[in-house]
Amino acid sequence: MSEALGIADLAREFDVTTRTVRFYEDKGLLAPAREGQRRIYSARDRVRLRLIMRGKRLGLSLDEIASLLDLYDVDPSEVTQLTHFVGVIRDRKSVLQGQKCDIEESLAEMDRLEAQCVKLLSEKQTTS
DNA sequence: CTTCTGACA
DNA sequence: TGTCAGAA
Repeated sequence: MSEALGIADLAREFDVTTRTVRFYEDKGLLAPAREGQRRIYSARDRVRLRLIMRGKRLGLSLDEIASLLDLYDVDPSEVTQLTHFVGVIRDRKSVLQGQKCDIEESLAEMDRLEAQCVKLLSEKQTTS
């Protein structure tokens, strides 16, 4: 009858420290109920933390996750939420595409430099 | 012993 | 995000 989850339980459940849980709260991502000073986490808070973790895995910023979470409450139809999410995903994909492009350029240049160095090296060895 | 807030050699 | 302090 006293299944009120404390911050330690929640932290353990998601493999994060209690500091992290409070940090997310400061950022506005979580708003647990209070029993005096103690934070009490409901099933709904756990769902939110689950979404936060997923967002982190996708590389979203805490601000992006926060706006997503806000929409989740404000819009029951979830239309606004999903629309926004699509936008966030596109932005994320855009930066990833950009980084991929940069990496490919670096790799290509390094291939050229490597070949050049190896060639120079072989010349010096055959000459001396 | 656990949680809370605030601060940072 | 870690960590440490002082209080509850």
